[in-house]
Amino acid sequence: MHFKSITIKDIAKALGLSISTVSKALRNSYEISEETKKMVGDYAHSHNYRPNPLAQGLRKGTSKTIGVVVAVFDDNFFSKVIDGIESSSNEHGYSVIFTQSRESYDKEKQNVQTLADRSLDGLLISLSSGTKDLSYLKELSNIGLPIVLFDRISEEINTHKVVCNNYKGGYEATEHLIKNGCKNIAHITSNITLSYSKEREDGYLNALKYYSFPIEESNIIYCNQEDDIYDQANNAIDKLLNKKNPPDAIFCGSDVLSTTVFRILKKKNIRIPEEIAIVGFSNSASAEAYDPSFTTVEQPTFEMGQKATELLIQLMEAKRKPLKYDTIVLDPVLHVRKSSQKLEIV
Amino acid sequence: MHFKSITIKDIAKALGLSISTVSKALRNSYEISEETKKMVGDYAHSHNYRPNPLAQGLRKGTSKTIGVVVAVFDDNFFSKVIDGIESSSNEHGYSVIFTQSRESYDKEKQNVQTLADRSLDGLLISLSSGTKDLSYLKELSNIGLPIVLFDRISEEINTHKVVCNNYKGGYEATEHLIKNGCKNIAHITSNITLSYSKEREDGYLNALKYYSFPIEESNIIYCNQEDDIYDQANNAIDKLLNKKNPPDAIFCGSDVLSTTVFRILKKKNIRIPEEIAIVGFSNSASAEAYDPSFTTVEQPTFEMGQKATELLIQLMEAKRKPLKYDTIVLDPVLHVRKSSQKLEIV
DNA sequence: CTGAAAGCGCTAACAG
DNA sequence: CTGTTAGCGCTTTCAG
Repeated sequence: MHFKSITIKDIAKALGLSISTVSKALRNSYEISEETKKMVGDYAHSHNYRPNPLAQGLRKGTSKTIGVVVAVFDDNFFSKVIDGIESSSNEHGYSVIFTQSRESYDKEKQNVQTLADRSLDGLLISLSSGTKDLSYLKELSNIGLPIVLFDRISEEINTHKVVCNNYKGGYEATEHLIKNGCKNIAHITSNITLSYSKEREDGYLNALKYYSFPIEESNIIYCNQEDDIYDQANNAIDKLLNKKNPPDAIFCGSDVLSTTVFRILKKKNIRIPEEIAIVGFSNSASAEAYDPSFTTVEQPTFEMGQKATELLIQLMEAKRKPLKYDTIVLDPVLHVRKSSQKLEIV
Repeated sequence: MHFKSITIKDIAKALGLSISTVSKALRNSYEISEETKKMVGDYAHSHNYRPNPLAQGLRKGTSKTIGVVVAVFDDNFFSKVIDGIESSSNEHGYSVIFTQSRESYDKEKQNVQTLADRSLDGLLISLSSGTKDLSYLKELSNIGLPIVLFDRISEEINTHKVVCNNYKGGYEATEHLIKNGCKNIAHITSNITLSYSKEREDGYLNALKYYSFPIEESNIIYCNQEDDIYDQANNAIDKLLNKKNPPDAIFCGSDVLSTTVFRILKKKNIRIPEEIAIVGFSNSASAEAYDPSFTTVEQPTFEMGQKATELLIQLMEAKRKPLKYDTIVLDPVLHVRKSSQKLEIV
């Protein structure tokens, strides 16, 4: 059982025309008379004709489809990037197929394969935290599949990229904590394999350096996003609290980690910001509903999705490979709320 | 510029075989010698051959693709339903295309059209709150496209459906508030056009009735999900607070509304649950991080996605239309937390 | 066991 | 202005 709609052939037969005439009439070719066009158009419309995209794709060698791989849909960050992607693709007449890697390298690879199998015109991907070997992507790129990386990128693959200024976000978050009287700032972040982790950490380190704060290695803890995030965060916090000189502030380097760490601190009845101040990298809409309201570094998500899509479309519609590839860097915004305000506000 | 991989024809030429022999060898036909199969298989593998799905689809009249329309990706409820859909589809070898209607009837219609244009094998849809006229869906259903509705369903269209027991959720939420000493329970919910609104409201009404509480029409307020949800919720709360006898509890009938109402109450410095107790219909993971922790009715989202997908696959793979269509009803779970506990816990 | 040929629905030379 | 034809990559009779 399969659903079928009327074909160009049916129209031709019904109207006593040739298939190609109908095809041309439908595509509004200059070589078809207005009369015929109208006749064909009317018939097609009233019979609810829709061109078979498979046939069109097969013929034209293009599917007008973009494939997208993100880590997870259920995420404040990615969901908004997706909105940006959708908005921009629809505008340009592209359909989008979304898949999630769930931070697994295998699933990511499989997803890309599935997408490539559907013969798409281009790929938008944010690497999973489990990803190390990019050869499968490079191969696809080499045989000509246009690819744009966003958020979690890699040096290994040479193409357009869109990222947030993670360094700046990390620097500003840390500087903000310093200016609010924090003396011993810890950093909980995700796998160092993720491109942004290193950058955010660098921002954190340089802010400490600039304000002549000592740098303690034991204050930086990496969490493996592939494993249970709650356990990971919980261990990280325990480790920090059990230090001889436990931190009085934490800067969290990823969205999930931020909300998770926050939740755990509350569960442990640690007073925020009095005992521990906290700043997170997060796009959570409910950050301000938290108690206390959660100071966050917010990324320009929607814009990131749009930009990535635009670059991809540019790539797909170009006649030849571009001379050079761009990496677009978007600025994050620090939203100061209560969770980081250690000093009394008078 | 388009990306191409090697075709069956290339293999045939390279190996000095005919196209059909290669095709059969690849599909492991019994009429091909083991020797040839091995040769073809090896060549295909080493040259990274992947069948062109467009051609396969065109030929076989099937695309092994499921289209999905939800209201929004960025939603605690839908994101998990999507996980369920993905899991189940992958298991059965189907690709999935996701789109969001953003609660707009026009966008929903357009999405379905886009999806249908990609000649998919089946459609999974949760109606937008703006949807009233279902004729476009009925048409597709009539020409044979398998469709399964979930969460936001409609009587108008005769097919498999998967929903939550919304009546039960509404009843239990209300009953719980009553048992916790609330005397005047309001209900803020979404458009009455959504199938679940009516059911949750009925649960609310019947619980009041059962416990001999008076029913006040002014205690029930509908919010239009298409418009700005914050404004809508804000107006609703203002209306309730300005009553002669303002409520001492609110039962929220949808996920977005729940978290939004909660946020607004806090912003207005209304003490929860002392002044107003609140129970929401929500799948938010951070419900317990709220202050006070948020009592919620949680829906079996993942399962809903799975079930819907299974029913759809069943429909797609059936030789003929089923004799009758099922409506599967899944039970929600009430998570009692602090936001609803008006009575002192001793 | 292997091959030739038709056809899925559509587009695009090329003729007329 | 309209029609004929070939072909996109693949599967599937039907012949050999």
